[in-house]
Amino acid sequence: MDKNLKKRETMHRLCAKGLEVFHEKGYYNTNLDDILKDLSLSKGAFYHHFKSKEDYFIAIVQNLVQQKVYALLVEPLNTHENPLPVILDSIEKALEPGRPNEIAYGFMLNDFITEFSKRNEEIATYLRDILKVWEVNLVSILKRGKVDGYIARHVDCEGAASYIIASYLGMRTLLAESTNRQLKYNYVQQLKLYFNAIEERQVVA
Amino acid sequence: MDKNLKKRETMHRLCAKGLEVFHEKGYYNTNLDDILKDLSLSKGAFYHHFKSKEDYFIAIVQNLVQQKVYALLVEPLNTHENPLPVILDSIEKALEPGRPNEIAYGFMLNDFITEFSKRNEEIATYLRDILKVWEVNLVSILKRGKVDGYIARHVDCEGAASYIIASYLGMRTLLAESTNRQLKYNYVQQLKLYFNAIEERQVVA
DNA sequence: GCTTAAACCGACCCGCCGGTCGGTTCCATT
DNA sequence: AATGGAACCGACCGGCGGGTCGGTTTAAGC
Repeated sequence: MDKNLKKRETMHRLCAKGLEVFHEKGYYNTNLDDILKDLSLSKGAFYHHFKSKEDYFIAIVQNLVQQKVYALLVEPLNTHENPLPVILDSIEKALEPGRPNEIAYGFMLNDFITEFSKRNEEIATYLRDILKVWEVNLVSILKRGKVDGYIARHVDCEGAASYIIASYLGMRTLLAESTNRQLKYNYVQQLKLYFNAIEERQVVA
Repeated sequence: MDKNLKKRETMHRLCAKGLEVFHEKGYYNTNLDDILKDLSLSKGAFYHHFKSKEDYFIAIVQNLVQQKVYALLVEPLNTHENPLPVILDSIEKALEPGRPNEIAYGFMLNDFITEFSKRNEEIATYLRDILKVWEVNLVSILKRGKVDGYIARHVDCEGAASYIIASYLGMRTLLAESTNRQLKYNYVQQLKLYFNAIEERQVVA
């Protein structure tokens, strides 16, 4: 059963490198040869494992992007603490690439969604669904925060969730290629100010 | 001098239609024939007026996009009133297409910058410069607001400006193709809450 | 060690689209 | 009416890149 291992190994290498290159240069601006050359693989090898470039990308999204976004931005919300610091912390961590040159997974969503919105509605939907999961989890933790007396009663949780997501996505356009640490820091500071505005003044001890 | 008029007329028609189609389908996903067919013009006519597709797009950006963004988001800031309502109002107006199906000019910046960041750094720079002008004007009106006692002293004006821009740009990704009126309304509401957080509590009468 | 199928190779195909170019039409000027 | 140049036409070119396909290598099973 060494063959089976080889297959998984090759597909994994393809996906990892694909994510890297697609993220760096965009999907439509990347040609398969660029990736295959890097991995010393041939067209034949590629089409043995994937039906098409599109199929390949969907596999990458489902196996890598989705998992990482959930791990960084959704799972941390599964707690009963004060929601606002939890959200802030998850976003801060998501913005901070752990190892040097690691990819900020949240950011690539903005790029890919923008790219596919005009080109391929099917893939755009896959990507938007990932955001949607983040959104419903944000809404639900915010609502619980209201019940628990952490968040002001007047706050519209759906509105707040989209607003948080929007600002997070928009940062990508501003950061662009420059890994501007200052900008990231500023963003988190302003988000804190916004959180001040929606938190319950008299915390129910 | 009828020839001169004809030239301007044709170039104007090309730019207007180009903006419409590029915005709808993206620059790289639009081929010139799509545009030329709509206008009943030929390749020859096009290359008589523009050096290249790229040259054409730059003309569109400078003649249409830049002008509109400045008119909607920069010029309104040139006032001595309380900055926060002024900013809010300009953004609200910019989000609201006047005539039905008119383009929200701010939004296209996010799309175009994302598209060109990975493909053509020269054009990306043109586009980012437009944002930059908005940013410096935001910073300056915020700083004046601080002096005039409208904005809390602790506020980082540069940070606030990028944060406002980020949230505005990020909305595009969420709105995508659906002209979701509710989402726009929610966004403005949350922006108001953020503005509450940065305004001076004791307004100097 | 032979068979068989999976894994892989790489030359080739072909549609798409930006750009070219030799020509035609229109119109201001004389 | 003749001229010349601007505006425009549209068939064609050529590179690029996704996808194909016949062939070769590798290794599991017997």
